[in-house]
Amino acid sequence: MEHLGTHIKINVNDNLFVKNPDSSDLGRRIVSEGVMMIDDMGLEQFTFKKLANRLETTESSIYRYFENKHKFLLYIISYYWHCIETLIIFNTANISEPEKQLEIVIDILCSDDLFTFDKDSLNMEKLRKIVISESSKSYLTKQVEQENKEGLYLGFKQVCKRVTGFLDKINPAYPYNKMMGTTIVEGILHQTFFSWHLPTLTNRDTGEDAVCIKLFFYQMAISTIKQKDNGR
Amino acid sequence: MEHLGTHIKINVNDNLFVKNPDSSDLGRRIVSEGVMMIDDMGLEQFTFKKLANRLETTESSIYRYFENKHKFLLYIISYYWHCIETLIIFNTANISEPEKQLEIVIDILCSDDLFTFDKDSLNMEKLRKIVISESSKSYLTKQVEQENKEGLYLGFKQVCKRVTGFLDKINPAYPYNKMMGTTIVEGILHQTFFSWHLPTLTNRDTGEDAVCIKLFFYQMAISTIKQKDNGR
DNA sequence: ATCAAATTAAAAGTAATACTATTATATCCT
DNA sequence: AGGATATAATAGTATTACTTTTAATTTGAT
Repeated sequence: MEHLGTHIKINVNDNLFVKNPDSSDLGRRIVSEGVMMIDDMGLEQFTFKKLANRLETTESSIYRYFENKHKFLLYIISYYWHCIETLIIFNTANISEPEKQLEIVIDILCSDDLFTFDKDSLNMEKLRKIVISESSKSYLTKQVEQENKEGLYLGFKQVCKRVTGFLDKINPAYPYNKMMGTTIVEGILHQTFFSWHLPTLTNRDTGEDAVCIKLFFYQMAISTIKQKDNGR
Repeated sequence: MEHLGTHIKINVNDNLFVKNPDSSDLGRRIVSEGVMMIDDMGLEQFTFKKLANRLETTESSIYRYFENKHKFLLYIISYYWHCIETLIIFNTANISEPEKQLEIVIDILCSDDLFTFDKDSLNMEKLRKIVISESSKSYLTKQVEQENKEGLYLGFKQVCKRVTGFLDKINPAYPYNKMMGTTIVEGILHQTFFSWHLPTLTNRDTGEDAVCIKLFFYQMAISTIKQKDNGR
């Protein structure tokens, strides 16, 4: 996976934090250590109290940055998707064939290679593990519609939109490119989770799971949207 | 959707409860009222205390039936999948063409019609809403592998297996039928959730969502697994 | 360099959650 | 009728998810 160096700045929606954690040392430590801890113990076991202890600070200091644990989750997930979108833009920019662009996106979504945006900051491998294991919880809540209005899911939605955009270039006549786009993005996450924890639900190649998941979704997308008469 | 009448008995894994809620009036009321409340207020707001108040009983009486809220969720979701499996078995039994069988399964998974297993008991429409909105949380936890070993996800896994079985009949040579099976089952749930709450992520037909989701997944499955050379 | 403003630390407090435990009463079974 | 089991009533605990207050420290603007 590409290294984009230290010069790329990822901006998430302002509504995701009380005070921008990127504006101070404590803020950045909250985010990076928070990612470690959620990956370690899972979202339900993670608390601001435990994080405060680890950072030798106090709960109330953390509450200065994030309204609550849920917003913290939304923040780091949003950050992840903005990174992914940046990678997509960079890696597909000079490609003319949309099939190739689709392949690159799927490749990015399946990749577990580390890629760094700001030196020493977030551990992207752990962040990806969190996204795979916890991100559904970010919108599976009674407040989805409110949070959607506030733009808290923009990162994810923009990535889905990019995928849908490539599909539209491959076959603008296929009527379900949005559903296909989200099915690819979400499906890759879920199949990856299954390959880790519930392998009887997936097919595994010998060796690396990513290869098989990649191929599956790429062929699925191409076969479906290029098929004459699909979508009636 | 078919009515299977009152004579069908759904059995879930014993590990999902402390005392079988089907064995007493209080137990059945816990389950049926619990379903109502989770649908109303969402899983996070739902507590055994609130349920006890509603039923004019006590928390400790509920703990006699279910170890905790998570196990309660697993129980009702498992119940749902066992119902779905029963419907699949009944409705595909006399069908010879596997394509038609696949269509029927997808139809069942997309249907929001009420179907009743035991009179006056569970509200299946609300249970389906819970499955769509909360079921991912049942396995997105640090204890997945342990709970899987205990058989707590069998209902879901058996439905996936049925779908995969039909795909295998359509094209036994396609190597990713398991992934396709779970992608269909999970994808239908997620796309339905999106159509309800995040509609910019889906395509909507005029009128009913189910029609479009049905068609999308059926065509996707058929196009992909019948395509020569897919899966290398 | 200084003063005000903002930030963090320290400490305490609250309401709710997710349980566990104890005892008493009612019901069911043989 | 006697013993087991189920439920009700009550109380209690540890933890979570915060909020509040005050004091000490840092920062930044003139």
